[in-house]
Amino acid sequence: MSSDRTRSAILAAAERLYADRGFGDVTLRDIVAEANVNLAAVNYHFGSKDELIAELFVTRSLATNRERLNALKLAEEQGGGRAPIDAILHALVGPTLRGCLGPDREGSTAARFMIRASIESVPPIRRIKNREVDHLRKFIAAMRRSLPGRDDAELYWGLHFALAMSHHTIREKERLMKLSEGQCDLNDVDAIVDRVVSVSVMALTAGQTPARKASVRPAPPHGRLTRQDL
Amino acid sequence: MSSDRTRSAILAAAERLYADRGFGDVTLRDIVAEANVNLAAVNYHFGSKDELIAELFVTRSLATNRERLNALKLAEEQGGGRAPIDAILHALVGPTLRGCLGPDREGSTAARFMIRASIESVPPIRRIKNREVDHLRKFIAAMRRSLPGRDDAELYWGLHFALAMSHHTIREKERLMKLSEGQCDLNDVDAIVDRVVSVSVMALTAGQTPARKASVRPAPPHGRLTRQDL
DNA sequence: TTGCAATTCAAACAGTTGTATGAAACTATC
DNA sequence: GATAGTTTCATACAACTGTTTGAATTGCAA
Repeated sequence: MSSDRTRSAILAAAERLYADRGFGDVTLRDIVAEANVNLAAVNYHFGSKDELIAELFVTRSLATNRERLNALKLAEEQGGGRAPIDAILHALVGPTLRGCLGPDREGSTAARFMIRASIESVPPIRRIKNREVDHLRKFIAAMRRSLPGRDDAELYWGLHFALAMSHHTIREKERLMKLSEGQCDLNDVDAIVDRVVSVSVMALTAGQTPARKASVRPAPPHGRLTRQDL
Repeated sequence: MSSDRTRSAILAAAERLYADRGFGDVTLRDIVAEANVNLAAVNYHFGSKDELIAELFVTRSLATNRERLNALKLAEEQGGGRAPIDAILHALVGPTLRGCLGPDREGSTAARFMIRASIESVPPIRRIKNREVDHLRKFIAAMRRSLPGRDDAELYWGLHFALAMSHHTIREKERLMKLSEGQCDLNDVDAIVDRVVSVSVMALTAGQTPARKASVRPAPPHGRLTRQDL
């Protein structure tokens, strides 16, 4: 069908333009010009501008969520149903950070689009993000299995802070580079992931006795950086 | 002058409407209707819509920055020119968190406006935020004095994460409450500040030997919560 | 009171936006 | 090759936006 060509041309052009210039000042006319299609094609294929944006965002975030859950599942299988806390946090923040940062991703339209979506927060995207709670609950459940002694509130705060650090790093990437005058290496994504995870683990395990801590979080797997390695 | 009455009526109405409904769907006509003034008054008194928004935001964030610097100065004076790291972080995140969260602030227009400004990120506000770097450098300098052994990059990351946690808590307050089903107490602002500070301190002092750690951060002042207290 | 400046006002302007329309072009099936 | 269904197209629409204009009004000083 020729219809698919138009549809995907619109999607590609829209993602590119939104990534470059933000949602605020990209109009449907900009998009159809970039895609070399007719203005009416957007409403024909997507119904409305908001539904176009929603489709773009859903596609990308479904991919991230899938990646997250796969990593979580793998970690739990390896741990016999009880994944180490740092592996859980890795599964949570790794895909997002790897998707949005890193030198090779500099030219990636998808990555820059997701950064925009994280910064600007336009209505159709906000609506989708609000449904993300169920997804996060799966990580809370895994954390509960991993740290059975902790209060639930502590787990929520730990997950909250992990997301805070990763999202804020994506969102304020430029400012951190400017502030630190290049001393913070924003290209070494693995190091950033490890850093976020290790701080989150500290937040989650603070106040536990070392003995208990050791029993709950037996050993750092996959050679990930932990507090002792810093 | 009657001109001041109009000016401040516009400011008050704008802040209220932006706080309630966001920048996205509040027009100048909404504002002048709420303020009971003529449409042209906005451009007469402020020049443009963006300058109105900028004035609102500058006023509020200048107040926060003043509060921050006062707290920092006080902490450094008390420490003889070298403030304890947790006092520095308190000075950094305390004013923002106290300004935007808390039960008594629920009805505060200013607080809700600043939350909006944190969530939506509209051009005039973004421009102002980008000039905030100089302000943050003062905190980096204080942190360098407080933790003379640490790499600068570590200090930048620590400050970055502290801001990440406080801003994300403000921004995602509702979602955290929904996710945790009320188990995270978003009304106890002091506890939140302490929590953010203590995690930031852990991030900044991780990897240091306990001996060194103790010498650098001698004692928890003002009865603030530290890691051991959690 | 007179005069002058500052302020307010109703009205219009100029531009942009997302969406709808109905005819035209295309595609595939019979 | 006629037909039915899908897709494209140029164009118009209707609404809304921030801003400007020029006259009316107000407040204050001389």
